[in-house]
This record gives sequence, structure tokens and C-alpha cells, in this order.
Amino acid sequence: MTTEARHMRADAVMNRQRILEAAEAVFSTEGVSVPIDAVAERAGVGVGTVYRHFPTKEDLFEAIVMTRLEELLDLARTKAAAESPGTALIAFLQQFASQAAAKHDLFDAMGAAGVDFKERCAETVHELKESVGLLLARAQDAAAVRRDISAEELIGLVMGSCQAATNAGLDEVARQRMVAIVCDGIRTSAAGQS
Amino acid sequence: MTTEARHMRADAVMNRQRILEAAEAVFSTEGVSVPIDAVAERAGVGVGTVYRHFPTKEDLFEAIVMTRLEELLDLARTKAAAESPGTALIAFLQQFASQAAAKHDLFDAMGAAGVDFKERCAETVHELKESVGLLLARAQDAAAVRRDISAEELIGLVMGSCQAATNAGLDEVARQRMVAIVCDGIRTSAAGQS
DNA sequence: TACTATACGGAACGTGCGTTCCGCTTGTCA
DNA sequence: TGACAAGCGGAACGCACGTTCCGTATAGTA
Repeated sequence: MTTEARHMRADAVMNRQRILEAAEAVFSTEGVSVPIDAVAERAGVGVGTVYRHFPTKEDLFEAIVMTRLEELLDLARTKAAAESPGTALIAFLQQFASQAAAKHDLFDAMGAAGVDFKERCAETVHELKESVGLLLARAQDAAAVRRDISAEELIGLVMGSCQAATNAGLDEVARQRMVAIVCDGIRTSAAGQS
Repeated sequence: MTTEARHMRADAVMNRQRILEAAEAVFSTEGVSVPIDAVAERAGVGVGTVYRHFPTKEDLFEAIVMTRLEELLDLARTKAAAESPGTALIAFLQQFASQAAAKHDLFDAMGAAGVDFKERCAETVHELKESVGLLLARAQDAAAVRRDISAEELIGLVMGSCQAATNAGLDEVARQRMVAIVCDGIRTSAAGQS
């Protein structure tokens, strides 16, 4: 019902695809703040055409973010199925951080909206939280990770570290180190500042 | 040369003060994005008056951020002088986080500008980094903190955690826990990802 | 090939916000 | 107290950007 269109003209289908690709590229590097004109130009169409396919800038943005969220959801589920509790969570967080660092729109989406996403995203975000929650719970049950943290907090923490690294203009290695620090921090340890 | 004005009319001095107070309040809660009109209204003056005292929105913003930075600098130096290496850094980071959580403008300033602040701030930021670097080095020499992290990265990490907590709408307790996790993460430990 | 619903391009509009301008007010000083 | 420079308020300007509108182009169909 989204990509499949019963009576859609061939050029319209193609343009829609081009717009999605252009938006993906532009939002990745520039974030949400980029003007729609930039997307239209990159797609090689007029603004009117963009708005024909996506009535609102936010609709277009949501479409892009949805694919990101679904990728992350897949990733979380794959890790949960394939790896041991201790490493699954860490591995997921590291890949999550890589994704987030490469796609500025993810920052904007998760940062700006915070808890309450727009309706269409809300469900997927919820599923993502649940999947990460599962990874987390298993790691906690294996006594690999401290118990006083929630999936939501953990996601926020990794996003935050990532954003910090990006803002500071640090390179890939430094960014991974920051995430590693967070991962160390959530391990069960003798830490005691309640 | 800033606050002291040789030939400044009494009402002008008062208005300048009111503008600074209004800006402090408004930027704290709303961040940089708040319109100048809001500052003017809160100060009980017209926009023209704001621009008379601060030729640019950024000038006003810088004035506010400068006071924040100086407070932090004081804090860092106080901690360095008064506490043992191990606790000084942690104590500073926690208070730093509290400050940042309460003052949205700090996020905007450190987040948006990243490494390169505007000229007038640059020097103070540099001093702050140096002071934090000193706290950090002493903690590292005391073998309390891992060596593979810089002051700049550490500041970014705490800011990021903080921002994550704020975005997620978490309360004070949760925020402190996130910062505590980062503090645990920077401790010397058996952690071993490269 | 001719016809029409569908889709396109991009000029134009509305809004929000930073900044400027200028006529009026007021503190200051003789 | 009168004159004038310093200061004030807020309407108006310019610009950027989201969104709309409409005349034109074209894919699909008979």
C-alpha cells in the first residue's frame, strides 16, 4: 500500500523512488533541517512533485526514519537470536552507534521527538524498545549488565555519546571508544554512587 | 569595559541588566532557538533596545554562555584545589551535568559549535578544557581513570548523556544515574575492547 | 493518433524571525 | 528649567523555508 500503487503512472513511481533516495542521502548528511528544495533538486524534480508524493516535509522525513528504525529492529532481533546474552547487547549497541553516526536524521528524530514519536513511527519505536529491552534483560539475567537501567535510557545514552563524538568532530575510532566507555559503564561492577 | 560604562545613561544601564536577566532565564529553559522578541518582552523593553545593547542575537547569546563557562571554570578550579584526585573529577562531572541539564543554552552552545566556539568564548572554553584536563590527568595518575580519553571527549560524553536524559524526559534521578554510568565507564577496569 | 486523467515544474504565498530605521521620549548637564 | 544627545519602542524590511496553485507536459488508452 505504500510502494505498491495500483493505478500509478510509471514516471510517478520512478519519481517517488528518486525522491526517497535523494531524501535518504540528504537527510543522512544534513539532518532534518535541510530545505525541501535541496531534496527536490537532488532528485531532479520540482518541489511540487515532492509535495505530491509526500504532503508534508514531516511525512517524507517519517518515511526515511521508518526504514532506519526497521533496520535497527532487524538488527536487534538478529543479535538476540544469534549471539550469547553478554555479547549480543554490546554488539547491537556498537552497530547502532555506527548507524546513528552516519545518519544525522536519526539524531534529529530521536533527539527532537524524545519519547513521543509521530504516530506512524510510534509503533516501530515501541517494538524497537521492546527488542532492545529483551537484549538488555537477557544480559542482566546473565549478570553481565547492571539492573538499574532501562532500554530507553540505554538507547538515549548511546545516542548521546554518539552525538557528542560527532559534534566534537571526532573520528570513527574515538566514537567507538566513547561507546565502549558507556558499555563498560553498564557492566555489573563495584560502582556505588546510588 | 563591558559592564562598566563611562558615559552610559542610568536607564540604559538598568535596561542592559534587565535584558541580561531575561535572556538568562529564557535561554535556560528554551535554548538558543527562542526569538529575540521573547527576550525583549520578558525584559519589558522593545526589540530595538535589545539590539542597541547587543548588536546581534549571537552577541547576547555569547554573553550568557560566557557567564556559564566562567562558572564552570571556577568550579573546575575549586574542585582541583579542594579534593583528592579520585573524587575531584567525578564531583566536577556531576555538578557539570546538573548545570547543563538546567541550562539549555549550554547544550546549544557546546553542541552546535562543537569544537570551534565563537571568538570571544574560545579562550574561556580553552581554559575550561585545560582545567578539566588537569583534573583528568591527576585522576589518571592516581590510576583511578583510564588513560585513553581526553578532556574534550569526557566533556562531550557527559554532555551527551545529559542531553539524552533531557530529551527522553527523564527526571533528575535518572539523569544522575546516566552520568554515574559514564563515570563508571571511565574507571580503570578489566574492560577490553581494543 | 487523438484525448484525457494524471503528474510535473516552479512561481508565488504565508509565516517566523533576525535586523534595521526613524520618530518620539527622557536623562543629563549647564 | 531648557536644550540636546542618548536611548527607546515597535513598525517595517529582508530572507529562508514550508506549502499551495495552476498552466503545461505526458503516460495510458481507444
